[in-house]
Formats: sequence, structure tokens, C-alpha cells
Amino acid sequence: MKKIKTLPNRTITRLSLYYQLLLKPQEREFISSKEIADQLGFSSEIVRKDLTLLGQLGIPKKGYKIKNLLERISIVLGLNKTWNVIIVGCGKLGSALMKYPGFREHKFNIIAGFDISKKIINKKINGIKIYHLNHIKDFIKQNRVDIAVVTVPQEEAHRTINYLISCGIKGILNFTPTVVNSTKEDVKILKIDLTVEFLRLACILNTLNKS
Amino acid sequence: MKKIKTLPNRTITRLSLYYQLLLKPQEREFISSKEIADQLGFSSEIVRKDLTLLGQLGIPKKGYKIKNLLERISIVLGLNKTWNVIIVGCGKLGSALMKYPGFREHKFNIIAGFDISKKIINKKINGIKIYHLNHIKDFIKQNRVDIAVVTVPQEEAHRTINYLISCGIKGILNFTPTVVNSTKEDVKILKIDLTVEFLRLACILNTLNKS
DNA sequence: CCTTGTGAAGTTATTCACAGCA
DNA sequence: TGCTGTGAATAACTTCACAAGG
Repeated sequence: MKKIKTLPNRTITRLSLYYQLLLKPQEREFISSKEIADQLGFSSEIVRKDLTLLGQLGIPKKGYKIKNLLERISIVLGLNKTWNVIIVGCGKLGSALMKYPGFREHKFNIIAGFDISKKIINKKINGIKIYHLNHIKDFIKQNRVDIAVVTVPQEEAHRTINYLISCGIKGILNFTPTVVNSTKEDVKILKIDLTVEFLRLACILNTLNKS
Repeated sequence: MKKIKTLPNRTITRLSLYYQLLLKPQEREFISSKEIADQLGFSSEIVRKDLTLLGQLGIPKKGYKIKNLLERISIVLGLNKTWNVIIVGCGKLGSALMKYPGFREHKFNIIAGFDISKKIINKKINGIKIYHLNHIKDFIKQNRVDIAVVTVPQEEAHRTINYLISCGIKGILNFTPTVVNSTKEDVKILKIDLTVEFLRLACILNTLNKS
């Protein structure tokens, strides 16, 4: 085999964007690196560098065959399989995510929610059943869970994530402001902090106004 | 004055994290770069490099005075003022954001929502009134709007964002999967795509399992 | 001694420049 | 000519190594 090298982080992010772009119905069969680049605001060189990491897919003069690109990217991103997702913490954000239609399209199946509030346990949100947090361990034994989305209150985040790791979860999407680093090599934690994005935008606007 | 240099992007992101960390009630008056670094999973050098960009705040042997750090970072991030935010598109994600308590703490005031569905126009979500999209221009004339959060359906994203720019909005937080680049130098668009984060995590897990 | 601040070295990511091919 | 693929140059970012200071 040629290269099992893991892709650079930035490349992965950009591949996700190429993928979403190419999913939109395209009139043409081929697309050039420059067209992709212009639509997403990157340079065409970086697009080509990214795409050559997937193998030699381009055809000089014509560009890249969209169908092939999509297939190749979806394999690399792991979208040729279905991912089972649980939502841990079914408050406002958690339940909004359970209703978010964008996931199923990409083969992310939300298979259960977990919470500690008696008010919602055993209820359903968007057809997805909510269980008590204590049931996670059993649930994981009986179901394949690939990704846990953590939307518990900040002060519970650390404990919850450690508990999830002890249950054997390998992929965690942490929506809380708390930073938790994975102690285990094979557990990956990605963090999304909406507040940080607001703070960043505020800072950028702030410097714009001053200059 | 010494330097009006704009801060590196990564530094801004990290400063936001330092800020959130330092906001938590701390027992001590001083904190060292190493303590910050360990809690957030960075190196202590990078923390010091970031913090020296704010001026010489550190005291050898003691560390950084938390109160001073918070004050300095909040000035740089622009949190010494209040930011007025509108939510454009009050569907599931938009209304979840309107209920999200994390913003007000950082002086982000959601002052209005906008949508085109008659079902919700003139209603209130979490005490915030929803107006018809057509009223944005007037609204902006009568109210200072610093940041527009775009949570409209994907196919409306491009048009909506261009419309917001034409209305004079300078800061946009784009939650749709559509990439829209700012045509104007002084308009900043930040993009948050939840699906991309899922795709990234899937890809990382995917490569983990293969190796 | 402990912790900051910082030049130098090292690493990673991006752009430049151009060969090669349909 | 138009577009890919890629080595070389450049830029951005991080780590290393250590001087300085309470």
C-alpha cells in the first residue's frame, strides 16, 4: 500500500467542506481545483495538495471527476458506513441537536439520548428515546455506539466525559465550555464551544473598529 | 504605542479559552502559565507567548495576577462592552441559541429574532421578539446590531448573508453549511458547521481503527 | 529556586514556480 | 493552452533553551 499516513488536521477540515460542496447537485461532470477553491475561499494549490493525498484523481486540462471525488472523500471521511451517535445531556442544546436534520444525511444516526431528569427520561424527542445516564454502560454493551455528544451542564462535563471513556466510548464531541483532554491514546475528544466563537468574532470586530 | 499588530488567529482562540478558564472562581490570586497550560492541554511556552502579546503582565516566580489577566483579556476580546446580537432564522437551531444561557454572561445580548414564517412572527422566544425578515433594514436603523447569527436553511444562506451585508452588518456568525466569503474588507464572517465537526470526528475515528 | 520573557531552532502549513500531460 | 502534481521557497506557528528577575 502506498501511504497510511494520517491526513493533516486542516486537510481533514477542508475535505469535509469539499464534500459538502460537491454534494450539491452539479451540472457538470468535472470540476477544477480552482472552482472548488474559489467557492470556498481557498487557494487552488492547497485544494490540489489536499486532493492528491487521496490519490491521483485529477485529469490535466479537465479537472476532477465529481463522482470519483465524492466516492474517495467519503471513504476517507468514513461516510461509507453508518455512525451511531448518542446525546448525553438532553437540555436545550442536546434536544436541538436531536432535531437537527443535517446529521442523518451523512449517515449519523442518533440512536438514544441520556439525561438524569425524571421529567424527560423514558420520553422521546424526535422519535429518539431518552434513558437515565446510569443505563449508558448497559446500553453500550447491547448497542454499537461510535460517538457520544456531550451537552451536559458545564459542571458535569468532566465527570461525564471520564465516565463515558470508562464505558469504552472512543469518540466524543464536547459541546461544553470545559476542556477535557483524553487520557487514552485511542479516545478522541473534539470540542465545540459556541461561546468561544462569539468571543472570537467580538475580538475580530473589536480590532477592526480600532484600526 | 508599542504594537497595534493584530493578534494571530490561534492566539485569539486560546485567549478565549484562558478567559473562560479564569472566570471560574479561583482560590488563589496568582496563576502560572504552566497551570493554565496544564488545564487546557497546551504548552506553558505558548501560553506565555500569548500573554506577553497583551503586555508584560507576568511576575517572575509568582505568575500572573488573575484579576489583571481577566481585565486585559476582556479588553482585547472586546468584552468590556455589550454586543447586540440578532438571530436570523428562528428554526430549531436558531431558537435553541435564543434559549442558550451562555451568551448573556459574556455581554452578548440577543435583541431580536427574524424569520419568514407567519407562525412565529410577532411571537416571543425566551422573551425575545421575532420579526419578519423584511424588517431587518429598519430594525438596524433604529438599533445598534453588532453581530448577526445566521441559522436559516442552507438554500437561503447565500442570499440572506448578502442581504445582511447590504444592510450594513459587520459581523456574521454563519451556522449554515454554505460557505459565503465576505466581499467587503470590513465585514467579517465566521463559520460554524456542526456537520463538519461530525465529519472530522468520523474521519479521525476512521483512521484510528485502521491503524 | 521558580517562573517569566524571548531569540533561535524546529516543525508544519501555504504559496510559488514550473514540468508534464491531454 | 488549461489544468494537474510537486519540489522549492516562504510564511506561520510551536518548541527549545536559556537569560533575567523577584
